[in-house]
Amino acid sequence: MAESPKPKRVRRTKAEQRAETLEQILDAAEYLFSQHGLHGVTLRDVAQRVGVHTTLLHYYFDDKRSLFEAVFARRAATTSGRRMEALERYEAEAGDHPTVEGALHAFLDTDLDLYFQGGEAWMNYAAFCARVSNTPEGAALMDVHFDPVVLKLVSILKKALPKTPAEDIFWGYHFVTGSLMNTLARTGRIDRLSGGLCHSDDFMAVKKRMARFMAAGFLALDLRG
Amino acid sequence: MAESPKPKRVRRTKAEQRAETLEQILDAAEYLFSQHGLHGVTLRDVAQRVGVHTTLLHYYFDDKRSLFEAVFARRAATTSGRRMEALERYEAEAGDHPTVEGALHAFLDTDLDLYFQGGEAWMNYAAFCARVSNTPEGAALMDVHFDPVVLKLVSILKKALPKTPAEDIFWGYHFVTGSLMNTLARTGRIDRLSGGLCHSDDFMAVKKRMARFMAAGFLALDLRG
DNA sequence: ATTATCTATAGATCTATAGATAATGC
DNA sequence: ATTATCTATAGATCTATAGATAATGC
Repeated sequence: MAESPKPKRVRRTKAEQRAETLEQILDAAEYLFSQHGLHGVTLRDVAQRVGVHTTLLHYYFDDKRSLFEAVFARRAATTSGRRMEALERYEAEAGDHPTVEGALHAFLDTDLDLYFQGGEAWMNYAAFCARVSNTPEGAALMDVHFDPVVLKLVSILKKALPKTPAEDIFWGYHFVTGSLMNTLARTGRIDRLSGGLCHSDDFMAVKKRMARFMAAGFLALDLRG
Repeated sequence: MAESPKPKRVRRTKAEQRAETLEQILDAAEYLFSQHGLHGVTLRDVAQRVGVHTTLLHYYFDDKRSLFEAVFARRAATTSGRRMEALERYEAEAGDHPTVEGALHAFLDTDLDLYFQGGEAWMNYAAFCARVSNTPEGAALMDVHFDPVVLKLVSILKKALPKTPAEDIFWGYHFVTGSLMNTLARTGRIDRLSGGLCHSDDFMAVKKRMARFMAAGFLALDLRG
C-alpha cells in the first residue's frame, strides 16, 4: 500500500482526458443499467465501478436521468445507421421485388452481427436496450432513436406484401421486436428451459433462425382468410 | 374535512379483513411494480396508494422483495393452470397428430383471453410479468412458476414437428415468449409507430394473428436446408 | 486561466424495527 | 387474548450542491 507508485497513466490533452473519463462512466452505467434498470442503480454504484467520486458524475451529467439518456444515445446512431444502410442497400439490390425475408435479414442480421462482433460493450448495450424496451422511459427513447429505421423496414415490408393491410405489418413488426428484445436481454432463461441446448449469448444461433422464422410469420398473416 | 363521517366500511371477521387488506396491498404493488419495476417503487408508494401506513406492509411481508414475489405468485397459478388445462385438452383432442398452430392457440389464446376478460387487475399483472421478464429477478420467477406449462407446450410442439431438432423448438419458443411479453407490456410504442393503426391494449388483435404467425415460423424452421 | 477531480455536507428519502393503540375473538 | 394498524424513530443511503484542490493550457 505505502509504496505503491500508482501507475499514473500519462494523460494527454484535457479533451482526451474528458473523453476517456466520459467513456468509462458511460461503460459502467451501461453495464449497471442493463443489469438493474434505471432505478436499480445509484450514482454511487456507477462512480465506484469507475473508481471516481460520485460528484464527478454531476460534473459531466445534470442528473441520473441524463446519464441514462446519454447511455442510450451513445450507441444508438451506430446501430440505427448500420441497419438503415443495410436496408437501403437491400432495397437497391432487390429493386421492385423485395422479399420479407430479405428485408428482415438486413434488419436483424446486421444488428445481431454488431452486438456479436462488438464484444462485451456492445452486448451490454444490447441488454440495456432490451431491459428498458418495455418500460415507459425506455419505450420513449426507442421512439426517438429507432423510429426512422423501423419505418424504413416497414416500408420495404409493405412493398414485399402489397396486399397485406398495414395494420398486419405493424403487428408483425411488434412480434419481431419482442423476439429481438428477448434475445438481447440474455436472461439465461432459454438456457435453463432447454436444459443447456440453447444459450442466451448465442446470437449467431438466433441469426441463423430469426429472419426466416419471422418472414414465414408475415407471409402467413397475408394468407389469412 | 371536519365533518366527514368516514364511511367506515363494516368489517367482518379478522380473516376477511386480513384478506381484504392483503388484496389491496397486492393490487397496489402489482400496478406500481408494473409501471416502475422492483427498484422504482418504494414501500411508501405502495402504502400511500392503499391508504395505510408503510409499516403495515412490514406486518404482512418480510421485506420489499417478498412483496414482489407475492405479487408474482398470486396470479401465476391461475394463468399457468388455465394454459396447462387448455394444452391437455388440445392434446387429448388432437391425438397422435397435434399441429403447431393448435398448440399455440391453446397456449396463447387462453392467456390473452384471461388478461382481456380479467379487467384492469389482470392487465396490470400481465404488464408486471412483461416488465420483469427480462430482468434477472423476473426471469428466475418465470422459471419457478411457468416452466411446467412451457415444457408441456414444447412437448406438444415436438410431437407436431417430429423431424425438427429440439434446439429449434426452444428457439422458436424463445421468439414466441418475446413477442408475448412485448404484447403484455403495453408500452404504447406500436400505437405511436403505426400512427394509431394498432393499439397496445388490443389483445384481441394480437390473438387474431399471433398463433398463426408463430406457427408459420416454426414450420419454416423445419424446412431449413 | 481553465478544466478535471475531490472534500464536505445538506436535505430528503428509504427500509426496518420497537412498541403503543384499536379492533375482533372466545 | 389475539390480531390489525399506527406512532415514533434509528440508521442507512441517496441525490445534489458549494467550494477546495490538482492538473493542463496559453
